[in-house]
Amino acid sequence: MAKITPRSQDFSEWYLDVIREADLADYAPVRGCIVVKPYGWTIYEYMRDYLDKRFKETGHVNAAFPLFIPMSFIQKEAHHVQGFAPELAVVTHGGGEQLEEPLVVRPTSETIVGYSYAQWIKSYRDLPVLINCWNSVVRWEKRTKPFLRTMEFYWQEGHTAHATHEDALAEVLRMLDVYYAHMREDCALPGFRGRKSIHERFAGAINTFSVETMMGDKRSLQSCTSHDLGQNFARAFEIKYLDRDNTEKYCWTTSWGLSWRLLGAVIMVHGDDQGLRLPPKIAPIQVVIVPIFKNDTERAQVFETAEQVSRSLKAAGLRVKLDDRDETPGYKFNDWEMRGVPVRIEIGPKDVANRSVMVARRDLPGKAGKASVSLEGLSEHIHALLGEIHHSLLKQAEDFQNSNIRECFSWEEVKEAVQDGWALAPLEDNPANDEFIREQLTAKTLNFPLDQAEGEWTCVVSGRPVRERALIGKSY
RNA sequence: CGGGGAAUGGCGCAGAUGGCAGCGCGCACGGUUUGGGACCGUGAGGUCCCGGGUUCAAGUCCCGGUUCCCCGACCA
Repeated sequence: MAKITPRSQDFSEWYLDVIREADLADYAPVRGCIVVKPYGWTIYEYMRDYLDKRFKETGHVNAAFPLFIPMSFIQKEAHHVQGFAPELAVVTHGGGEQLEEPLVVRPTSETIVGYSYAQWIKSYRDLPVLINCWNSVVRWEKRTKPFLRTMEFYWQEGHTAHATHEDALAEVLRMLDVYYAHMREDCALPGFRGRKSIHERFAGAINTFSVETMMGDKRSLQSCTSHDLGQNFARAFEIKYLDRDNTEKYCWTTSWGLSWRLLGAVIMVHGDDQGLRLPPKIAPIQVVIVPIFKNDTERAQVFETAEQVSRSLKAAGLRVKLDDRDETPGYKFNDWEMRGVPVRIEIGPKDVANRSVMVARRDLPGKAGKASVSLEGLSEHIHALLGEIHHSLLKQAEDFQNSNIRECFSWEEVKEAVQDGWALAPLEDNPANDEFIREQLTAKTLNFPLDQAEGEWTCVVSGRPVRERALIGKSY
């Protein structure tokens, strides 16, 4: 019997149980690191492939940069080194000898990319440079959790260089939208695009944007980031180009990243007491077929239909598994629900006789999600159903998110709202205010949503007049 | 890195006062079963987290360390 702690009882235990029982990942023998098992990695691969396609569609190409970065590179940008120093893994020895200059295991690649860009970019004709990298990075984290915060994590990091700040900023926002679309359309995850507060900015950026998503326990997960690096790294690494007017100018650079943390969001947003619920587009198995029979005669009949259904669904481009294991149907139902398979097809003697099958959808529990469907046009039906499940998951998540955010206009209201959700409140973007929020509420400024009504308010912390509101809540 | 909890078979756990390392699930084999986690029988599987110490004897007591979980500080 699988052991999944009820989500309402202990969210954290539930999360870890799901990861174990759904075969997503194991702990590694190294502190803070995980082994991603095939089922978990396959989900990540689908996420990666969808995202990669979107990068290509927006004109980006992939490349690879070294894992090792000379210590001096990290130190070239003042804020950057200050921000990352506490979490660097440093290689001091190689080949049995002490290194002359220590090498940092990349915590992110702005610096070593900057080095190359300085060589590659000579003229305005070389711009923009739009490159993405799929790699892993290492940050010496104090407190880790599978997928959400591991010492080594897989992600992509985009690095671009532009002639003007206007172009760079457009790129930063374009990629934020790419992430947003990926989350909604591929992962059925809602969220809020917004600008991070000055306090929460990436080390070395002049502006950071994020998508903040509400998890099932009402805490926020920063799902991705997109940074306007201004000319900070261009100056540090001499990334310059000769403009039309024959004068040398510094480039404007950007960087943006999304990690396997988003898989953690998929688990925490969609999962339920039965286990994982996967959005169809990233589900390794979209449809599982469970045959039901009492004897060899029935078995033969049922399998004939089941195999036929399997073939036709596969031909229709669906990822299908016919579960022919020697287990009871009930066991298989629970097993696949735990693994989050969006659609289950049950085929028994009655269905064979009726030339129909029972179709159960993972997003609706029990009988509510179960219906008899004719073999005629089954592929089309399932195809449409998967789309419906996607929208249903997105809607459930979005409704949950929206119903747990309160508009607040006073500190008292914020204080109360943050006990059990998020506050949307007028806030002055001042690190002192962020600090106050953290100390008083153990919550933080998530971001200043980009899509917000204009208005004039009074900051809930400082009391000064402000023109925008921030999302405030507890976060991962 | 501070405070709290934990570590015994793949998973979940039990092992007062030190005295043969156990249970449920899972796994293997055989049989009966199969429309919401079937059952019977047989069997395999253990450096009791690691290293020291006390003792005739340590899963159990003492010291040191590691890892995991929770709450903070720090972060994608």
